[in-house]
Amino acid sequence: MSSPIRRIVLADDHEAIRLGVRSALSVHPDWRVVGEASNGRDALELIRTLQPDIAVLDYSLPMMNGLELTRAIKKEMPRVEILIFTMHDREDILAEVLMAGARGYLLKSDASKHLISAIEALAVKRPYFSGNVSQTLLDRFIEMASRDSTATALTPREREIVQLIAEGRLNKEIAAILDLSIKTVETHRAAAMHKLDLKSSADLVRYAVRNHIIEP
Amino acid sequence: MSSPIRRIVLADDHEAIRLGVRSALSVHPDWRVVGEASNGRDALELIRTLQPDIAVLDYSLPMMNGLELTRAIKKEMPRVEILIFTMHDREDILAEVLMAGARGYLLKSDASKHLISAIEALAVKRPYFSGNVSQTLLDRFIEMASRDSTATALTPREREIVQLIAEGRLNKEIAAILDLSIKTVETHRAAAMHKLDLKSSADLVRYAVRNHIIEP
DNA sequence: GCCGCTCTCAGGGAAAACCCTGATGTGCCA
DNA sequence: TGGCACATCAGGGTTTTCCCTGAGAGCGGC
Repeated sequence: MSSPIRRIVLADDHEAIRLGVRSALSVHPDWRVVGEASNGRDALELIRTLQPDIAVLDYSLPMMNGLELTRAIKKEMPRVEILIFTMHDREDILAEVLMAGARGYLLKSDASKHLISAIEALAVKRPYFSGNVSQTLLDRFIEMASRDSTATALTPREREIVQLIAEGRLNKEIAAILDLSIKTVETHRAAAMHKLDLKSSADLVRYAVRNHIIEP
Repeated sequence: MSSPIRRIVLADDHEAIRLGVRSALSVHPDWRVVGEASNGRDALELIRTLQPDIAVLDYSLPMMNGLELTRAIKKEMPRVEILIFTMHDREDILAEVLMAGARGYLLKSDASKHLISAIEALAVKRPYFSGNVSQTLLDRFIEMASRDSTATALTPREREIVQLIAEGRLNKEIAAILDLSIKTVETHRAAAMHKLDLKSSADLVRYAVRNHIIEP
């Protein structure tokens, strides 16, 4: 009983992580790590060129994060199976990436124990989740998240303004940067804070940090 | 020309990283990874027991971070050479760990290229720094950092108030919580922001997150 | 005992954020 | 073609922050 060759691309900004994954995967005779990238943009290019079976993507990639990258890959090449490899054990991220089309979610802390199982699952088009994240949770998440995704999601303009606020800009500065009236900036700010149920600008900054809109 | 055996302990909360480091070190015949820990407390215990020549420590360890761990190790066992292994390319962290007694500072992104050189350097009691961090910088940092370590450090009261601000409290609320006048709160806030050269409360929140005064 | 640091508080004014309502234009899509 | 989400802007008022100076009390070190 022989399994077909699986071609794998890795994307992670830390060499040490790629080294670890590569060495863990080397135990399997039919798996080939055919390419590595350290940022999302390169990863997309590489995947276009190599057309691998499986892509193992860090969530927090530079240039283009794992989420955006997943969307881009699934849009162009739905055949490619995606395993998100992250240190964040977070439901919001999980929901996002699953809705974007990833079929696996592996915590870095579980890597050496479950990386092999995760790749095996993806190779036969089955989902795989780290630890306590089960299939039933998956269904609930997708349902929940799609139900109120528009309710909680910021519009692009709101997101842009949230970012500038979190970077410490004044409404006046933001108005100048985006060539808007201060009143407009205030409106977007208020709308965003209301949507997200944030009570202070400090809350807003922490939200921006948590959701990788800015770096702390 | 034979070099003596070097006994090494690794501490990192990610298995994937430990795996990577271990495999990178395995190329050297005289190096033995004699122990691994995934948190600071276990690491200290392990180092007490094993008395290795070199400890490779992640900066962001659970239980006891790389900085505290370095201080503890150097206090009890100054003979143990310490390499801080981190993904943060940050001067403040560098200064802290060097003052605590670490002799090496290696970025995870440089791991596969320079890990060997770093261990070699530490084995002969020479400092090692990733990338652009040189010996001259080291001297400047230690001098600088020790010169104005009290100047940039917040007083306990200032720190307490910074925390409350970063948690999204209004001056009025803080005054109520700490049973102070609003004016006093304003004074501490202004003093802290001036000391840290922060220009907006958003900067202050990001500072608090970066320095683990609050969680994002 | 004096010096320096910390913590406390105040006045007063300028600037900014916050909060509310209301309104217009644009583009999408059922 | 009417509804709907989105983006834009305004008036007008309240609250809060920001910024400055000044000052007294306590406390530990030299």
